[in-house]
Amino acid sequence: MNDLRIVNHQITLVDQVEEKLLNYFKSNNLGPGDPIPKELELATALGVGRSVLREALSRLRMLGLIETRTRRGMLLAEPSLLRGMKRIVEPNMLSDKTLFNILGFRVALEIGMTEMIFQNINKAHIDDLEDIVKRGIVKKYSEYTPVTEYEFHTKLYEITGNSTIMEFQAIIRPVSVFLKERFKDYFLPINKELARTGKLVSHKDLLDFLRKGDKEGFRKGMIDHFGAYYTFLKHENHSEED
Amino acid sequence: MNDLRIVNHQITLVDQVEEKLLNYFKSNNLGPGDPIPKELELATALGVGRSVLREALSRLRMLGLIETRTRRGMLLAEPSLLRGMKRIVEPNMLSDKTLFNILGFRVALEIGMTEMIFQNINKAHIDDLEDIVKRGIVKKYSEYTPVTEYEFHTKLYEITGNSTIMEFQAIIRPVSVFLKERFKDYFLPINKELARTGKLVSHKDLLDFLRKGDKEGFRKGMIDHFGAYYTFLKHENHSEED
DNA sequence: TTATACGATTTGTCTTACAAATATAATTAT
DNA sequence: ATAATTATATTTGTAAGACAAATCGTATAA
Repeated sequence: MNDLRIVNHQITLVDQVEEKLLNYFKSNNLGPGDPIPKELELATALGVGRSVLREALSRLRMLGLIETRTRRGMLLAEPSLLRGMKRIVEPNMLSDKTLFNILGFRVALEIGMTEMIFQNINKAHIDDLEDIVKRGIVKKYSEYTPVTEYEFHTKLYEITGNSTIMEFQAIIRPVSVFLKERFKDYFLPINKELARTGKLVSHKDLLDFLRKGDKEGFRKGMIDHFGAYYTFLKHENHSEED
Repeated sequence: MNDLRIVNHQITLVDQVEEKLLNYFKSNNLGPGDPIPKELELATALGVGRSVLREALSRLRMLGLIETRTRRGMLLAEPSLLRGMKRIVEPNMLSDKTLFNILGFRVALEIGMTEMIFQNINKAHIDDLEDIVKRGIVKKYSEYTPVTEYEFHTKLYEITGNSTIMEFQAIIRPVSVFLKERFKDYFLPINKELARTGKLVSHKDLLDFLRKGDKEGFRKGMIDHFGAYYTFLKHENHSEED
């Protein structure tokens, strides 16, 4: 029955119990708000000790799938999609490959948001962006202050009205910041050159597209705005294939 | 020192220990491959029992952050970004709002991938897509067989060369499938009408853009290909605001 | 009937115990 | 003396028991 033991990298009882719990919820069509049996019942039903059962429950509790109030027992709840991810997005912990992947992910997502942005944008959004851009124009070259850089892009995410996307960007943001700093010798010269030749797409330029309702201009502008990232990722991917 | 107790929704010792462990790894600059102290040391250092410590470790083990081999102790490992998410993307468990958000996320991402696709695409990719498209043209109207529908889009993700994006799409795919089925009364008529008036962008059309190297055509095609989703999401968001 | 107090139940935490696995030390054989 | 084997110790995985804290329900008293 239990020939899982063969596997080398040690599938523990806790792993199995966790999976069985998920299957149990699924096959019984349990969803947010539904109560689940108490610990002792679950433990005996699954034939494991309370400690093992609790370790498995603890995992699901971390994901927000289970809520528990003392004495009243446990309830299923709507889990947080990204709570697990949030804990581990730590540049130190992730390989370069993963960091590059995340950066690529972010760029694709942000450019792909264009349709949604133009579907939802209104005057208040424009005003907010205008304020951010004004406060950002202090440094000479291509660089904004990190805070307005952050605010501008966050606002764009906000305009989509998609809270999952917003949460996602907040989590992966440190990766962009980290890579930009770590590879500044790569990015700074490129952006300076773009600024010198007038090809750099600034936040102000992007805002102008939004104001004019020029969707294609905005999309193109965003792609150019991320130009340095594209060439960076292309280069890094190739250098990894060697 | 520990005034966390004030919070209502019960922050347990396990929650605190989990966070302390993450902080410990971070502040000691520990990363994949580094060994960490044994359970008893950690437990006494944190002033908690082994059971609490183990519940916290179990969570991090689930995310792949910690690997452990009996007797040899525990090592840090590169965590899986999306392993936590994978367990909970279950349409039953998620609210409609979250499901819609995920669908919007997917659409934005897939359209935003255009640049990357055109950066990486080669003859072999085109051939693969051609094969998929050929096998898909069996039904009349706008509908492909689900399997080729899946294969085509998966191939697009694959062309990006970004394994994080690929993993992500594999996880959230059930949501699109689920919504398409659940709201088929909405989607089918729209697609039929588009097909009737010749405005439906098929996989074959998209492939043609790829073959011709027509990036803007492809991007536009993708947007149209997802047209029904956009109007659906727009409609659903508005109806929620009431 | 309402308010208080008591008891029962369930989760949170700690402790102890033991099995399984394996690294290290000790012992034996060549 | 070196290699092979055995024994020992250590560490994680699992189980079980105990108790505190919280709270729900009930019983008792005003």
